[in-house]
Amino acid sequence: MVTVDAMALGKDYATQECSIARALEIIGERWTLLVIRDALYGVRRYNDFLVHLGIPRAVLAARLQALTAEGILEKRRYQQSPPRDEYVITERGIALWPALRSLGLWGRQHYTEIQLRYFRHADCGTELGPYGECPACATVVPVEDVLMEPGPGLDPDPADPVSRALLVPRRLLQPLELPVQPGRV
Amino acid sequence: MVTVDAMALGKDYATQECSIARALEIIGERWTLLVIRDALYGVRRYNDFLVHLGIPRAVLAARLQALTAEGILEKRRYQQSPPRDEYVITERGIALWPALRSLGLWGRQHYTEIQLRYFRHADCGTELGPYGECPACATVVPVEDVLMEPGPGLDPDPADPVSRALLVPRRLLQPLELPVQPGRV
DNA sequence: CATCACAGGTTCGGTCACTGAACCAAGGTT
DNA sequence: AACCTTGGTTCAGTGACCGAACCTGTGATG
Repeated sequence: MVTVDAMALGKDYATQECSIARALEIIGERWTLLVIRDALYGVRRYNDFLVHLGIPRAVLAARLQALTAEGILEKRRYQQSPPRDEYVITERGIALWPALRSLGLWGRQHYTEIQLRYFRHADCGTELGPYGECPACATVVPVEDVLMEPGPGLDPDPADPVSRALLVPRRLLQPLELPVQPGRV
Repeated sequence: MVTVDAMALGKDYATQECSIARALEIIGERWTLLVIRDALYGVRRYNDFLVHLGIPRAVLAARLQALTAEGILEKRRYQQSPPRDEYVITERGIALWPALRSLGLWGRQHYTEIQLRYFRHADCGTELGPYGECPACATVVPVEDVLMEPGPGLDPDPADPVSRALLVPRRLLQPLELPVQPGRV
């Protein structure tokens, strides 16, 4: 049992008067930003986060609860029987897209040889600029209009079903619908 | 003694094919982004990082070494006798400015009531837009032309000398020159 | 009805990173 | 000689993270 207090504290940077430090208190723990990334990609279910991230179950449960408490994810019942909840990213979480985009771009430019994913403006197909803008349309592209496509650096035949589902070009935020397991009718 | 191997591994997200995950393996550990933030603010010396961050000495030493190994900071001798080194941010580290800017903006909009710092285009005084651009000049402002000013939310009389020095409006990257200790001539 | 599968957790022991305090060392100053 | 400054290292204690096992509620299967 984790108390609300222990949750609220987390790892704080008490002496820092800085909005970066405030942000890091919320999303700076291990795995947290990857959970948010997956949520932007359309992942919503506990088990999908689990297999896609390879995160320990207890840590995932703690992160989902903390992010829900912070209003970054929203827990929502999507079926009554059996009762099942999904975690949907909120406006506050979506607002982290530019930061994730910047981080990813930095990682690619400095540490990734081959392009792993393309992010395009769904309306015109143009690849996004460094700030998430469309160079052709000269506008900031809303997150739901960002089209994610696999790049040449991505494993074309990954083991887990979530990675496979993310190989199909798709818009951000679009809920991930996993194909029904083989063996079922 | 920390081996180079243990350093290189750190906490990795082995299963993730993602440039965000690659980035987080480098800069995702506790304190790391705040060290880089301070380096962008012009902090260069071990002791200045120490007092400004309130970070344990061992952790600071490990972070400085890791960031130097990653080419984000550069260790440079600034005086021969006694031998003293400073840690200067490199191009690779400066390239993290947009990501830090985005994170800070998110933190301010969602968790900070009052503005703590202003970032302006030094040439014209206009406050930067969300992507580090100058709305007036319609250009992306180079980091060295960003002017940092204290906002109303900042403690006007902080205890540590580094925070005091950062209260003066100053450009990013400009080396922090601490006033000589009182009692010296 | 008993059993199994599945989603979504909780529990637990071991390990590893972070923490704060103490200690150390090279050089300079008084 | 004693002390100060800078930049560390060492060490014991704590807390976060880890993987594996277990649990629970519900529906499906035989």
